[in-house]
Amino acid sequence: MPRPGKSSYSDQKPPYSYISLTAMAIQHSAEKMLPLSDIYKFIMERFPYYREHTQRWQNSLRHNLSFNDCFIKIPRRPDQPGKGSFWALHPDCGDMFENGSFLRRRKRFKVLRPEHHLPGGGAAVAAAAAAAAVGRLPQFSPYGSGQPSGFKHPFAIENIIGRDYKGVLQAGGLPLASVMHHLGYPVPSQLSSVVSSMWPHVGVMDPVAGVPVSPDYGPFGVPVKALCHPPAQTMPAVPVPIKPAPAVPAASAIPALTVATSQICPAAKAEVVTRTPASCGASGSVMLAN
DNA sequence: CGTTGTTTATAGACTG
DNA sequence: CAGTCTATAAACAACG
Repeated sequence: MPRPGKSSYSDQKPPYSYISLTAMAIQHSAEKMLPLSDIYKFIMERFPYYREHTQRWQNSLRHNLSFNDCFIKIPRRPDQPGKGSFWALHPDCGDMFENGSFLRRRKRFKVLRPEHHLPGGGAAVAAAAAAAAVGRLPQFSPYGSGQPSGFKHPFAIENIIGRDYKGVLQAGGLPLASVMHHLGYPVPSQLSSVVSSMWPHVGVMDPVAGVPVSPDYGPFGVPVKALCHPPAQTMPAVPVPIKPAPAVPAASAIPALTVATSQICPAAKAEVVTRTPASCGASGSVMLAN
């Protein structure tokens, strides 16, 4: 941990891991999802340290996105041309940094294999989430209609969300919400408040110095136990306009639809992807942030 | 061709 | 001390 509160981030490495930084960027976006380039931008804007050696840290960051289960890849829709996919956070990764340290997580977040984890209690919720997500996502033309020719990833969103949902859905699971909003569905507004709760400095940070303004935060503006919270409890449900992020312009073009699962488009198909089992290391291992 | 994404490997720091 | 986590490098494929 570098010296607290001494200088700006410009002359030293911020006390955040790439995972933290990436999560920060994603959380800060209106859509709760960002393309890679925007994650870069976010980090470079806020942390001058990362305006140099871009090759190095961006490679690391990409590695983290691919390698860590806490990040999920959401393909672009056909009407959102551009390079690369969107990246969002897995619902369960919210408390990864529960100990207040953004440098090292309590545990690496890993999704569970369905066959290993079929909770009786959460099954219904998970199934609902999966169904909702699956039904909600439209087809992504690059992958064809049903026959994913060039599509190598065996995991669909039901495999991601359905693994261990733990009520995140009710509270407004972020990625699901992201996906939902991504596709033009209204998302619980308190989600946005989670951002300021998780990453308080993101909103209040001095844009120039990159230093948090509030004195309530610890070194580098990192509040202790920042991520351990029931969002709705600590945060007023401040309605945050779900405006289209610059990177996701098409989202606004989509008519808002009801979130009722009964209105799911049956033809729609989830293609949120994660990595292959092989890259999950011990893919069967149960390792959650809790 | 540059960007994006995946994968493997290695080293160092941290944790229990 | 073993296991875990992070950072970094690098090779490679796919894509726009």
